Amino acid sequence: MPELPEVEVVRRGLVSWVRGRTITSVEVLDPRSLRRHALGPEDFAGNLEGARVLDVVRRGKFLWMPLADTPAPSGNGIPADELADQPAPAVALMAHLGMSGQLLMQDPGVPDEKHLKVRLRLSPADGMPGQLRFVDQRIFGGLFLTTLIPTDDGGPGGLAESPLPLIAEEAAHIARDPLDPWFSFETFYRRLRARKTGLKRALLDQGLVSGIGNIYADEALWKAQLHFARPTDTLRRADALRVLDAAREVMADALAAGGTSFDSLYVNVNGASGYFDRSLNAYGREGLECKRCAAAGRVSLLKREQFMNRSSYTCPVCQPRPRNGRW
DNA sequence: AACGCGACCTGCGAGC
DNA sequence: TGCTCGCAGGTCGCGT
Repeated sequence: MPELPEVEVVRRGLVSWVRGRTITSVEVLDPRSLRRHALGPEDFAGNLEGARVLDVVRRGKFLWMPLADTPAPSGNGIPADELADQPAPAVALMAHLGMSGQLLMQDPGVPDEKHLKVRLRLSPADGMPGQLRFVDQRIFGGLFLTTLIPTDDGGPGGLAESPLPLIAEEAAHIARDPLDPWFSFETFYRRLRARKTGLKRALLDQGLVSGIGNIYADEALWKAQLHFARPTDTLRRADALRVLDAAREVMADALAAGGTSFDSLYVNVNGASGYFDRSLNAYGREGLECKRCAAAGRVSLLKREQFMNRSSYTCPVCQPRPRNGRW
């Protein structure tokens, strides 16, 4: 489940099921899902078994679970003496869902999913499923252990139940997302103007603003009536604010709808799909009428074009292609 | 710094 | 029926 709203749906589900529970055993069915854990599956499992999940934190599309009681807090190749100076909790289980990753809570009796990659058994809890499963068809996502380091702005590392000014090391290069109260539009706008690139590329750059992927980039651009190739270095403040607000609104609406899913690949921790796909105005609507144009009494059909080697959907009438760098 | 491209993967539907 | 092709919500790292 890739973009911010889908990942947040997973985070919220996860919090209610795993917070405070202990990981009793780890089963790695496909080591490729641990590609980013440099020390390998044995180290991964050895460090997780016996650990207690303190929280579930999200920044952009990254999710992590700060841990207590890790038997040998080695992190991901970080020497133990370096960790000794860190405030506890210093170790976290990191997850990125990539294109097709799922985190599912399941009872032990439920047959393994076809693409089950990692199984975490959890300490028993009343009425709660006993397993947290990582399922991933395309294996672009993965799990790994990481260390927590202080944030550079003193704010919380991400959205959490008990926010701490710590961030998973591998997520530290990611900017805050538009739904984060600590997100700074001023910083975003200053850095945006300093770039010489197309607006959509900037929106997809997780180092500039995180959480936005191909769907919500197109939706935000449609809503703000801006073209994906609009140069960033001449973008007016009002335009930047409009597209950022649009991204915020569309992602908040998607979150309220449980996320966007076109198929069973994108589900919450209980396996249920969101329904925001019915509210999409641009993404996937090639050849269909632009709803805004229709409301204004004119007919315009959305078109699909390649941009950055992926599909982009625009209305040729209300999102005109820039001509000379200003428009 | 920016950009294009390939790599990493599996599966689905369309078209022949 | 089976084959190939293009496509899919993401990120990383390499060249130029």
